[in-house]
Amino acid sequence: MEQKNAPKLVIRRLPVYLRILDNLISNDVEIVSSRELSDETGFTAEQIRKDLAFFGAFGTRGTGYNTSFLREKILKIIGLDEHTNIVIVGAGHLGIALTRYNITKNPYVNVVAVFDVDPHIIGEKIIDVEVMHISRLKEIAKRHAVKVALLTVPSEQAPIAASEIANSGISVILNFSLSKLHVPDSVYVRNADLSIELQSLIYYANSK
Amino acid sequence: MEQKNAPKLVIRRLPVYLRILDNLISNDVEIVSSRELSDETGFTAEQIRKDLAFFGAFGTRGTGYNTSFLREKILKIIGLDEHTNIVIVGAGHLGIALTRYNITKNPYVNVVAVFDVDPHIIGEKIIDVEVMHISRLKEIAKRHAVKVALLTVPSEQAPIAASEIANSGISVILNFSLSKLHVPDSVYVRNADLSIELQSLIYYANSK
DNA sequence: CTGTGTGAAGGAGTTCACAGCG
DNA sequence: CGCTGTGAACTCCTTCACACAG
Repeated sequence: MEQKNAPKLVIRRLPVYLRILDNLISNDVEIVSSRELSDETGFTAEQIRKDLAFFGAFGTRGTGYNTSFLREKILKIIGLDEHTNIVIVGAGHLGIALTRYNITKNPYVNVVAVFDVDPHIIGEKIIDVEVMHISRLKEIAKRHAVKVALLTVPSEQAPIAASEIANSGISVILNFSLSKLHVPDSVYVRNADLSIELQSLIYYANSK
Repeated sequence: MEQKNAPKLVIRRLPVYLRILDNLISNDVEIVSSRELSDETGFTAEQIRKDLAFFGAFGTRGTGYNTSFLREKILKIIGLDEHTNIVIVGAGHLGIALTRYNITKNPYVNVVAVFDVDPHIIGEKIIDVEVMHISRLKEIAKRHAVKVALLTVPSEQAPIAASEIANSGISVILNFSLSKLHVPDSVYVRNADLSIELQSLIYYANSK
């Protein structure tokens, strides 16, 4: 399935297709064309066909794509076909929002636990996920083979939290803090800085 | 200053440079080289020079870039040199997190108000920003010349909220919900779907 | 005759190598 | 001599045009 390394931009679009397929399937739509996917996504139909064709021939000529079949294929490509265990480090508003969001809306990942240092919230539950002290991170990460951590602590605490994460064997961090994280090369960090998103958007708001 | 339309990817990197310059300036660093910016950002030094050179010659050969001068230039390019008024629609955990974050960490934007429909939270304050009923959106947007709205309501309510925003004269929406928003062409929508970010990341987590 | 799959062409963005200026 | 600024080469991605299968 996974051929030579796939184009990064294709990988970023696959979850968009997945989202739409989920919607179509829950509305009992069985077939979708690249043109319809184009209308939903804003990407061109050719691009969508190229993206999918990179991994194989998933469609039927003259007809379109079977929604359930395509969904299964995309799940397998991304690696969401078996549940991915994640943890969230930081039980502030953003951490809580992401926890609830992933529990209720993202069926492909499983939030194993939320970690913090504030004694007032340790032991609480976010829906059915327990908030634990950060000292238990390594134990939990090992037990549940956690691969990904979402880092939502205040920026000042991010470097310490990041080294705890790295030390727990987790290899991928999605960093919502402003800090640059210094971690071993074995850990892959992607920054998801929401104010950078907003600032780049303001450029376009002003050029109207 | 704003020449022909700038490459999108350059615009997305400018706020990253801005963040680093802010840090350097607060540490009284007056000069920075493209090599040092490269170390901080992970982008290549050539790329950084090209990005900046697109808008003009901001550096000094043999020396580097004056941090304050470069900061001013980037602010002007993005349009952050005068404060941008934004609103946040949806006072859930994500809305609160974004409000606090922008108030405390993003000095370039001004959160005018947060809107919701839940009577329990209307009238409350998030730091010093009032939560108001959505019916007041148009009035407030007009009064403060608001250009950008961050949409953080639950997905089911997003379409209605989006039309309220469009109707208030706001022309740019950063959409955190899962819904596809159907708004007039005059309104620019950018989706900031956090679970899509996470799902694409899982692809890389699995290819280790 | 419809809509996928795909080589070829085109365009956008990055890297290279070095000229140019302090 | 150091570091910026920049044409040229290159790589990556997108669009085009059409062959091909149902």
